[in-house]
Amino acid sequence: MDLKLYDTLAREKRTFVPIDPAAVRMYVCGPTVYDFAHIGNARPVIVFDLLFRLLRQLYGAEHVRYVRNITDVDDKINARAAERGISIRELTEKTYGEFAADVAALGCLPPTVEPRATEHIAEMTALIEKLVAAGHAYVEQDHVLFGVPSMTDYGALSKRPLDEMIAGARVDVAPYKRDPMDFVLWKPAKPGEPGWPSPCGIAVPGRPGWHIECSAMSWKHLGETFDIHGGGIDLVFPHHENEIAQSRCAFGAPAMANYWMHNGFLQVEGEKMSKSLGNFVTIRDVLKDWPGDVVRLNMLRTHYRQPIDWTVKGLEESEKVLSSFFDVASSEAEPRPAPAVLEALCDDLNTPAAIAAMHGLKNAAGRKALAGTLAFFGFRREALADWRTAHAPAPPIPVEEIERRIATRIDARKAKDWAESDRIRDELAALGIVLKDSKDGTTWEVAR
RNA sequence: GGCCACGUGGCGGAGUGGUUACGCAGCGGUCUGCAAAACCGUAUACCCCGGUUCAAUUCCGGGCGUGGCCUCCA
Repeated sequence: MDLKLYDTLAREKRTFVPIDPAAVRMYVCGPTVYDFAHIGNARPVIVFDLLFRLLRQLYGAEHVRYVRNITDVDDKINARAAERGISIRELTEKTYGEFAADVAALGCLPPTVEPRATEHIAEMTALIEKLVAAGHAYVEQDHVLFGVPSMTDYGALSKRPLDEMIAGARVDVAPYKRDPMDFVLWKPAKPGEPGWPSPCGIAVPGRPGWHIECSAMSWKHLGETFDIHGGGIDLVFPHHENEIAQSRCAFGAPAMANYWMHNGFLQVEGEKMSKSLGNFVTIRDVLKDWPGDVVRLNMLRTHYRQPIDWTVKGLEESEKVLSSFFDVASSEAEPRPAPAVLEALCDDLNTPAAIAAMHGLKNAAGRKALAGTLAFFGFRREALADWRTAHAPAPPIPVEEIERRIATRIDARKAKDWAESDRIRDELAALGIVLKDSKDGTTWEVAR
């Protein structure tokens, strides 16, 4: 079955052909570890986890290499560490641990490699030396800058013609830039900032610019050209554009990655998420109220390139849908997802269509296929059940009292005293306890 | 201001140049002492204005609305 992926560079869906089917390679921009990740950060993590799973299904688990970096050198990190009076390393390690736990709760597999920027300084400086040697970068006032005009087709990914950008540049241009569009590859470390020996004969210690780390780490772990590069749509410009410039110019390669994939943005209850609006939602906040698998399904109910509005109503619906799946899925699962689901996912990761196909499996004939599909998606029955147990609301009166009243009601029903039976049921309902009569007896649960 | 997306039934959300998406809610039914749950069935849609076409929600142009980028934010 052909896999089709929407390529931002080509602006169309293209049939996926890996460079080497025995070693499919994907790079996704990961978190800057200075604070809890928010729900918007969770979108690419979940989306590309699903793509990772799909690629493993199509090419074999041992034939897919997924790299997601950890940015542990950054202005925000420095500022936060100083603010809390802890070391940078302490902050980044703690934050990474929190991120890893959040992501695991969302049902995501660990990537094959999670490289840290600070452990790839040597690759970065090597890349910078290459760029200077090739005439694509220059040294000025202890900075190394990438000379954008040296790359004739700069701007292809974001479809920004060079001349228009220069005309539109309104910000103050740093004095060490030869061209307003030039961007920093390396800069001197200020006192108190982390620094490393600089490249290109610069005497003072320095630190990398933002974009160079991804070029360095993808090179180290995936090679000069690889298959898929992913991230949020907001990274198209300038981050990915600059990554392309660095990598292609350093290696003289026609492409950095053959497929560029970008997930759409997320809003919260119809509004842009921001700290000033007070609707800034961390993954951790959401996991307090909802099982990770519900959060995962809620994210996947919308196609990854569409904007998504994150709402409580949506989460409620997702919980109902996921529960309905597990209610009918058999405990014995097929080892692979259902063909109709796979077909939907192969069409540029069409998760809404895949979920629709899963609804079609909610019958006796589809129970094993549904179980296999849920497992493929990363949904875990036990995780959902465990969360429910841990978060079950406590009944307002003792369990023995509830059971005593139910016993009384059963006697009343045996005597066909419906008035008394309904009175007891109504009383419990008023306390938030819902009764269900079946042939096997009466069960109860606390309404959410 | 420049560039780029998106606008589908009460809600969420796919897709398509002419024929059912799917789900949630609602409604009707089966079951039940009556309910709940479960199961079966079911109405409602394609932002506005032009154009292309035998035919447009689907293609093209314009408008309006929402969002993103252009300021190291997924």
